[in-house]
Amino acid sequence: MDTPADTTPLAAFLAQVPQPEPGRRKGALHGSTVAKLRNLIVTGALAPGAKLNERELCLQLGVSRTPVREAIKTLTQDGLLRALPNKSSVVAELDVGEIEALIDVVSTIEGLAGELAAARATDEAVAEIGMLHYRMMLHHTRDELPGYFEANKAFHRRIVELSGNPVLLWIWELLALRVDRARYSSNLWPKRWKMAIQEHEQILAALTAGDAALASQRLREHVRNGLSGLVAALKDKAAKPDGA
Amino acid sequence: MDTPADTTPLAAFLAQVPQPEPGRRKGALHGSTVAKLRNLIVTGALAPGAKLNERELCLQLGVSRTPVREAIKTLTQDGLLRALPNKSSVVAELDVGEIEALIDVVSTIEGLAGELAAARATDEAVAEIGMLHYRMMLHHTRDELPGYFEANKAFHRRIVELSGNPVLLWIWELLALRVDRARYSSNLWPKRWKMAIQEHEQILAALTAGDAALASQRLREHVRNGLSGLVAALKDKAAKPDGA
DNA sequence: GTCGAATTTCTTGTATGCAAGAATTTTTCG
DNA sequence: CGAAAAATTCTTGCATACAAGAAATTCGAC
Repeated sequence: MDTPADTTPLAAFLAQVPQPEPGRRKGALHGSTVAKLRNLIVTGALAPGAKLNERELCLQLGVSRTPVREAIKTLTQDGLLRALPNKSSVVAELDVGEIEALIDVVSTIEGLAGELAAARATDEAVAEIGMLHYRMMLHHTRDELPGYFEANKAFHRRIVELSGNPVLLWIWELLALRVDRARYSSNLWPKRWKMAIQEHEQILAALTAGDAALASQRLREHVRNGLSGLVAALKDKAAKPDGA
Repeated sequence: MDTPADTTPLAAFLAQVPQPEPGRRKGALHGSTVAKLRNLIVTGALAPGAKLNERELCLQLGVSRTPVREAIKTLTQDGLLRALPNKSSVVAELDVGEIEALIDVVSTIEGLAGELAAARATDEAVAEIGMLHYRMMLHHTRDELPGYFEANKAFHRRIVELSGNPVLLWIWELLALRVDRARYSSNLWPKRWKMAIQEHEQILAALTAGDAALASQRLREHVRNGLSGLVAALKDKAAKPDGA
């Protein structure tokens, strides 16, 4: 009855870390600490609701409290942590309601990105995005989940970048953090992969044609489909706590 | 609730010197420091490009470096400051190109807010927003700029809140920071006031009717108009540095 | 034995100390 | 006198010390 998934959650990841890299330069601790802690949260190594003991994190990450506290503040602002006055910060619960809220916002943001990107798409830019698409397909055929994840994200990110709107990119990055967390949480639904790839092709076609309205609409729907599936998976998971 | 009598002699001695607000509680320094510093930046008291000396800010705000540094980090994340490694952070330049980028994003975000809000608008909620509208008109007739500002912002904010989407509200708050800064920078153009009030009335009507599409469109255009005017004013200001 | 209060321990919030890198000034050489 | 180099000063980045508040534990009363 014991879950075999309990083997290497936190300890394994942290085992790599405690030694601060020898050739370390001065201004690098804050950024790297944020990145490490963020990864712990996004990947779920630090479970939702978990209390963060600063001293413990100092030992585990091999730094003093100052960068740890800064990282906690940063991630709190990003919505990954919740701060309680004079008490330990906790990893934000990933509320299904909030992920549903994400659907409207992310689909709208990416829809706007698609609209702007289509209007600015050069052959070179489209080719680059196409490359990311095929990289994703490659990972799909090989059943390589992490690579698929990464390529998928890069595909979307590149479109937002192509929009040429730095504010849009900034917002998208913030939202992507939450989306990623939700993705990791629901062990994803490989059966959606094929559909996602088809939708990406459609998006690519709209970008190639420079059809802003179409690109916008297809991106909106693609995001909506993906996140809706995600929400469904999470609800399913909530209904029956132990899968299979 | 809290007794101002500090029994520890050392604490009492220290309490006299920098004069922190009398009823100071423990976890309040970070928040208030962020708020103060943010105000200095948004209102332009700290000019774009200005270098921030931490020690100086400590004296000015009456706190130690820790909360100041945290505030700097926070505001850097919000995009109000730029951090340079091992050098003083500087107040972010408010690039007109970036404000133009804001137009598309904010109008889209508020358009979405209007769409969702219209679908959820109760009589009570609409009445409350209407009240904010009339408060704004009142300030308009009295030529009270700060009050007008505040009421205008409250009007928009309430609509976003009414959307019932917490993610949307979060994003909106981030964007509003930059919009406010731009507004303060260009000493605004009171001749747009009348138009803004008319547009608010139209928006209010659409919300009252529960017409999501209309509310969305009107909010989008209202925001676009306002920010476009802002950009024009800033460009104008840039052209002739000392306005008569 | 259980509930509750007091004390101890632990944890966070804030201030300060110390070192590395940048800015500035002084000094020295052409 | 000018310019480059060296030393001084200043500023940030990180670590740590100390106090206020929360949690945990012990002790006592019923």
